[in-house]
Amino acid sequence: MTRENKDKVESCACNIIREEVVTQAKEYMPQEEILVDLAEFFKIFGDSTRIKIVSALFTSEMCVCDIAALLEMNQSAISHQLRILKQARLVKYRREGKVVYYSLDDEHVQQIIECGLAHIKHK
Amino acid sequence: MTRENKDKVESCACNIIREEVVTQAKEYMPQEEILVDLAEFFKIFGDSTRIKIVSALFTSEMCVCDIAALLEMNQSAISHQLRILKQARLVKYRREGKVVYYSLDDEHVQQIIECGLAHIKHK
DNA sequence: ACAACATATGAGCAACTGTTCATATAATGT
DNA sequence: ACATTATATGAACAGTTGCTCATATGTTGT
Repeated sequence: MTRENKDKVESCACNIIREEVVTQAKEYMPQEEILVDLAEFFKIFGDSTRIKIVSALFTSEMCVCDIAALLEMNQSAISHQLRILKQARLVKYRREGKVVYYSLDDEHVQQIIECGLAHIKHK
Repeated sequence: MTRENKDKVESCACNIIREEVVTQAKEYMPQEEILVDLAEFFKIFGDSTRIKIVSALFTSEMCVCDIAALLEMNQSAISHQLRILKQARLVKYRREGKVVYYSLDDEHVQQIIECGLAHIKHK
């Protein structure tokens, strides 16, 4: 028995098997907050409605009604999702009278989508 | 009034404002199934525990216990998440006696994480 | 001021998700 | 065979999510 129980982390019932690997990983990992933000960011893309909206906006800016028609969903659902995309700063909007046009607001979005597509098509 | 009601899509109460934009987007968008798969793929990264696991595995392969200790979570939670990552083919494992070592199983993972990090740090 | 229309938003609900707990499975050493 | 240890897994539960419905807000034309 090479390790005492006092060394194990409270919330895990197991003993650490290779401590140097754990401490090394702890050192090199981005800090907690960044990883939480990162998950929060990917969560935005983790819904097919939002992916479709973003995907549609690659072609052109569009108003809420047009997106709703395109995706065959009701206006309210689209509006709710656009709010989430707006809060995440992935889309921006401009008002023209009664109509609100949405468009992409991030140079990384296309890159990330394509990155994801590369994975999908590969496996 | 330029458009008849019969042209509007059933599930949207609004009229289509710019039909050519809608049909063009419909044409250029990846097909439904691919976008659904893509959302499914990003959903995997949309959880901080899974992001942390993946991030930890960048440094080295690790066993379940070590990951649990590193993240200060219990073994069961990690095991459940590893199953999801395994099913998504993002991690692979090898058994060595009682211990199961997990490691990354996709060349795109690092690229996607870094893509996300670029966005996080920029805004 | 009012009707018409595009969009936004709160409440409610059904479905989904992530964790915990208890327990099962698998491998090892005695 | 049995105890020990590492991992996996099913059930249960709380929290979250995405949609719908009803309604509010904002803009335009009359």
